[in-house]
Amino acid sequence: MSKAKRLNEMIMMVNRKRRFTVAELAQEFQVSRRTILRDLQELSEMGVPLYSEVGPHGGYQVLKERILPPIAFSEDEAAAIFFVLHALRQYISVPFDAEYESIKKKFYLNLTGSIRDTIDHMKDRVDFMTTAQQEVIPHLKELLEAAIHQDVITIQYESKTKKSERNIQPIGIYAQEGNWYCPSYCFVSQDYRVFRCDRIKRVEINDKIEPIDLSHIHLKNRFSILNENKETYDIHVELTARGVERFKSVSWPVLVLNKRDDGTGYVSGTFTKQDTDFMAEFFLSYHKEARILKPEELIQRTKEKVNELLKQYEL
Amino acid sequence: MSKAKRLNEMIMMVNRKRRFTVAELAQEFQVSRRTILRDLQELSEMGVPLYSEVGPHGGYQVLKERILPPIAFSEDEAAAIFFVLHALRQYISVPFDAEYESIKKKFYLNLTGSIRDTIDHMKDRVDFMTTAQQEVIPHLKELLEAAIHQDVITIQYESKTKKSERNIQPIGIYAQEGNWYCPSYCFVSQDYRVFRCDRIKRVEINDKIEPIDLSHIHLKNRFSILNENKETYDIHVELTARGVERFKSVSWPVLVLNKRDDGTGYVSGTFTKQDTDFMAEFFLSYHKEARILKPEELIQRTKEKVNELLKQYEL
DNA sequence: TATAATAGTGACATAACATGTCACTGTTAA
DNA sequence: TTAACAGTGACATGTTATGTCACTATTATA
Repeated sequence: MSKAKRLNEMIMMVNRKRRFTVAELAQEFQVSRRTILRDLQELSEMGVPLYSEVGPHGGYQVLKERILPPIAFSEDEAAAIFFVLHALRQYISVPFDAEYESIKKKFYLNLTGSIRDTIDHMKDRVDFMTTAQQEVIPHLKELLEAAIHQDVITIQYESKTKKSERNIQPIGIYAQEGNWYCPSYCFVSQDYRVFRCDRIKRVEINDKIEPIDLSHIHLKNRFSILNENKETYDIHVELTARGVERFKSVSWPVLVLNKRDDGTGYVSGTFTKQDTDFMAEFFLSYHKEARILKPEELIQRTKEKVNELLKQYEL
Repeated sequence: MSKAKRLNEMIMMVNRKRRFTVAELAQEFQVSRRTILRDLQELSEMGVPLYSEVGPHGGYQVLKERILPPIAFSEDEAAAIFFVLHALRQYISVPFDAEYESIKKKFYLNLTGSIRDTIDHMKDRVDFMTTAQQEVIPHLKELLEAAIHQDVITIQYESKTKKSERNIQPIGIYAQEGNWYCPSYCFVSQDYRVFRCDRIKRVEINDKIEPIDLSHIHLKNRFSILNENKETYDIHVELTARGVERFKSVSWPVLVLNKRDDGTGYVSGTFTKQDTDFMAEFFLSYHKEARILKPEELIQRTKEKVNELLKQYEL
C-alpha cells in the first residue's frame, strides 16, 4: 500500500478507534513501529489532534475536533456548499457559526480566480426574504446533540410569564416561521412538550435521570403518537384555486391538501382542540379563498374573530 | 517542493489558467517536462478533467467541472455541511440536487463509526416545518448563473392568465414563503419585474442583446433604486407586544420594525401603491395585534376587506 | 511542403524519500 | 522491579520520483 493511502486509512482508523497503541497499528498496517511513529507525526502536522501517554495503559488518543481524510470537491460542489451555508444562515440562526467561518476559510485557500468571484457574487445574488431577526440561539447545538444522543438535559426555560427549570429529553429540533422549536419529553410534567429554543436560557446534561426510550419517536412520526390521548377535531376547509396555491407553501404534518382537477381543493385532517384559535386566525387570513365546513367549533371561533375585527375597524 | 505540494498547487494553477502548455508549467515549477507530464497524468487519474491537443496553439485545457485540491475538514465541519444541505433541501427546492448526492457520497466514504451515525440520526432529528411542496424548479440554477454572470436570457413565462416570451437580465434570486423569485430587468416592458421561478418554463442565453449595467444593483439595495419612480405611501402601523413578536419573523426590506421598551412597537417605511391589497390582507391577519394609523388608503382598503369577510361568514 | 510548436513514450541513471532494524532513552502503573 | 508503553538516532536497503535523452506523432502556418 502506498504511503498516501496508508495515511488516509490511518486517519479513518484512529478516528474510529479513539485509543490505540503504536504496536497495534504496526500490526494492522503490516509495517514497522518506526514507520507508524513517523506516520503519526505526519498526521499531527496535518492537523489530526493526537495525544500520547507512556506507560502501561498508555498509548495514543485522538482528541475532539477530529479531522477527516482530505476530500477533493468539484467547483460545483464547492459552490453548492457555499450556497446552502450562506442561504440557510440568512434564513435562520444555525448552530454552526464557527464551522461556517472555518469552512469558508478552507475553501478560499483552495479557490482561485473565476470560481472565487462566482462565490463572492453569489452572496449578493441570493436572498431569503422570510428571514427572522438574526438572533443567535445559544443552546441550539447542545439541544441537537442531546436529541441525537438521546441525553436527558436540565434546562432553564423563560416563557412570557414565568421562569422554570425542567428536566427534558429532546426528540429533535425544527424550524417554523423563523423560530426553532424543540419537542421533548418533559420529566416534570411527565408528558411531551414543545419548547421554543430561544427561550431556553441554560442547558446542562443531566446524567442522573435515566433516559426513556424514544427511539421509535422522531420528528416525522411524533404527531400521530403524541396526539393519541388528546381531544381532536376533524377538519374540512374548501379552498379556491388561489387558496390552493397559497396553502401549498404551508405544510403541517396533520393537515393534508387535496387538489381537484379544476385547481380548487380542500384541506382535511385533524387538529387538537387547543389549536382552534390558531386555525381560526389562519384560515381567516385566507379571506374568500378558504371556506370552513367542519368542525362547527372552528366556524364558531372564526365568527367571534370577525366580530373582534369589526369592533376594531368601527364599521 | 514536495511532490504532494506541487500537485496541489498545480491543481490550483491549471484551474486558474484554463489553458497552458507543458513547457510553461515545467518553467513555473522548476521541474522537467517529463515530470510535468507524469504529474498531469496523475491529476487526470485524480479526476481533474484535462484535455490536450498537439500542434502549434495546442496545449492543455481544463474542462468544466474542475476539481479543487483535497481539503481536510473536521468532523464538526462535515456535520455542519450535512446539516445545512439537508435542512435547506427540506425547506425549499435548491438548484444543487446532483451536487448534494455527490457531496454526500464523498463524505460517506471518509466517515466511519460514530460520526457517521451522528449524521444519519441528524436526518430524523432536524426538520423544517414551513416547507413548501417539494416541486423541483428546473431552471433555478441557470437563473442564478445568469444573475452572477450578468447574462441576458430569453425565458418563456407562464403566469396564471397567459404565456409570454421575454428577454430579461436577472438581478438575483430570492426565496419567500417557499417560492423562488427572480427580480430582473425586462427588455420587453423596459422596466424591472419580479418573476416567480416555477413559472419560468424555458431559459436560453441570449447573446444578441447587450446586457445593461446592473452592477450597482443587487438584492440588498434594489428596492430603493427600483421604487424611485413609483407612487408610494408612508406607512405607520402600531403593534402590540404580541404583534411585535409576530412581525419579527417577517422581514421586508422596505418596512422597518421599531420596538419600544414596553415590548410594543410600530412599523414604518414606504410601500408602493400596487401593494396596498397585500398590505391590507397582511395586517388584517394580525387582528387586534396591529392597528393601522397611516395611510388612509390602506385603512380604507382594510375596511373593505372586513366587509367582504362579513358577507362570507353571514353575521 | 518544410518547419516549428506542441503532446507523448520508453529506457536508464540518479537523486530523493520511505522503510526496516537495532540499540538505545525515558516514563509510569502495577 | 518489571513490563508496557512512547520516542530517537543512525544506518542500510528498498521504493519512488526525477531528469535526460532520443525518439514518435500531430498540426498550424509560413
